[in-house]
Amino acid sequence: MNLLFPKLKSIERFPLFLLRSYLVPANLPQNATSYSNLIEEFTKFCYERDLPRSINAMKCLENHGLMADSVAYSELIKSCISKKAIEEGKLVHKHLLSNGNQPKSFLLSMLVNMYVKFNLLGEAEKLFDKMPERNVVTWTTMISAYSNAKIGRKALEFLILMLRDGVIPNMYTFSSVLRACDGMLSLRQIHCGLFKYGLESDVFVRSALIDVYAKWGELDNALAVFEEFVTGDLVVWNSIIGAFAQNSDSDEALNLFKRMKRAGFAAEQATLTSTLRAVTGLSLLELGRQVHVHVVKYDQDLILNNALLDMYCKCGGLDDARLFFTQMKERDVITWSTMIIGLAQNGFSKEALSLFEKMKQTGTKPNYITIVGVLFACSHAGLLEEGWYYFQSMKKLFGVDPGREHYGCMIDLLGRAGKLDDAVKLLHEMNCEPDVVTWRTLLGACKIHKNAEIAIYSAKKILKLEPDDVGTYILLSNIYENSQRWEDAMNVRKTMKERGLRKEPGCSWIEVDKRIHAFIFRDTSHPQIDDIIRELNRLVLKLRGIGYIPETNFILQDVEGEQKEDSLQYHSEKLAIVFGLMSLPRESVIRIRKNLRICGDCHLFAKLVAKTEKRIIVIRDQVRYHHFQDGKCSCGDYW
DNA sequence: CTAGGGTTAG
Repeated sequence: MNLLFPKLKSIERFPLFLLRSYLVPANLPQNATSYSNLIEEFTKFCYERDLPRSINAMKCLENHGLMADSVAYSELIKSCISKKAIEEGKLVHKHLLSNGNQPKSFLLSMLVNMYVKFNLLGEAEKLFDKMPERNVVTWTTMISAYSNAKIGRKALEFLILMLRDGVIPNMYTFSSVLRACDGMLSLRQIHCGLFKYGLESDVFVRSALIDVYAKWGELDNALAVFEEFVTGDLVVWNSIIGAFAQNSDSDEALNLFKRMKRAGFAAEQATLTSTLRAVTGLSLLELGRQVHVHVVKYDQDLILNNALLDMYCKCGGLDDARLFFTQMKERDVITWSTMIIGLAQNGFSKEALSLFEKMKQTGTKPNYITIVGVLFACSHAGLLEEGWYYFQSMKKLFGVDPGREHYGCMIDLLGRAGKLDDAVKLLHEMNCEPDVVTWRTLLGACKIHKNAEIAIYSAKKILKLEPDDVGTYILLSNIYENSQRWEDAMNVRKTMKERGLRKEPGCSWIEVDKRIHAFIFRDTSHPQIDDIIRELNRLVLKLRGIGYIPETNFILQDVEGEQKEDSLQYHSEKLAIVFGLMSLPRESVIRIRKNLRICGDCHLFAKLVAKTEKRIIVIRDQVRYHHFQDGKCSCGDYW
């Protein structure tokens, strides 16, 4: 009887009752009383996702030249993928091709996908090339693989090959290939393709489109895609909110968040994470606390908790941040890095470094960004020796090559110590091209140590890279004027005029009673502006009594370029400080956020106010934090 | 069988 089936390679879809009656038990493995039982066993194990037993049974099948139904194999492949069982997956592949079998094409597609999930792109490609027929799923699997592996060129190439093959792309194809776009040209072409195939309203496609436009900084286009249809999908909302939050348009991100809630959607993890980022960008501590209430529901979400921790760090709520950090049940590199950087930026460098030691003890491996934070802490505290130690041994200790940001910290550290020549030397030794931020760091050191020559040198480099940087033009022209190089100064002003550049007005804001009060230089629209100015004048008079002299000559410091004493007096941060004094209870901290760098005079003013009025003032300017307390600032007068 | 959103940086 066994001879009836000697050449039978595949018994899929063969009625089992027939097998039962014809098969003769021979050489049977354990746990199976006949071939049919063996196949049934195998199938059962596959459906139960019992990987070890399935593989054993599969080996028995192979020994007997038998095959089961394709559906069983698809379950088996899924098991291998979910358990990341690479060796077992390869065995399944071998089994499916054993005895010259030609598996169903969907099984081959699944195998391709399996190799992709195992990060064995080469294997996937080999199998893909050998396939007798490729459908949209097979092509999409490969395209998605290349997109994920950030080999965008290959993904786009495969889309073209697929179209040439006459295969019609679907929404899966598009949402994969969109992420592979390498610029506006390919993105626009793909976007057109969406209309051609009538896929422009698919929510997966739309969220991918929004993300990609946002990635290339095209927020208008991202918003246009978003507004095209009324959105009933939370992920699309999350995409558009994230788009603005990640591109530092926090205002718009918060507006969209409000719109989403009004439209009746409940914020969940990704929504809240983006919203917190927007809140952080605007330094709105009280609003952040309100968001915290919603986060409690997802207190096991690490990403969200990290965003919340960062919010407390960057909004001046450092005590809240410390408390929250100690209470966190789970911490990853980002958690530690966020806290280290938060401490360092707020002027607690020693604490940041000891936290770094603690982090190493817990076995969390520091990454590139952690070390930026550590070096930043060193530079902030003037720890020249420690900084050099970490900088020189980071490769050996943590396996991280020093990058632009690490050099930046070291240039800052040397610059702060007055070793400007060493800083320049290090800048030229960098293993990568210095960027604007690197040059600005050097320029910052020049401002403190009043080195006009290197300042001009770095300013020119900055303007070459960023020809619209108003602050640097003004600074450069001020330096020239101060050195009586009138013609050079005039040329700088002329260039500015030609480029149509105007100084961005200084703007400071403060949260009082859940409202944000913004003060813009020379703007008098605040309802209490008269009271504020009266109080400010009174305060200046009082401070003059104890020796305050408005500093009018910040040639190298005042990037706003205001030289006159009366203009200085009404800088936006001064108005915000006075308003804070007037409207916040005595015990509360005055937290202010400014769009530009704080000027030297306002810095001095804040220190003295903190002393005479016995208040803590925290000002976060464009890049740095200033905690004013008892006549001193956490930045140590270096910024 | 193939596709979507979130966290740390000088």
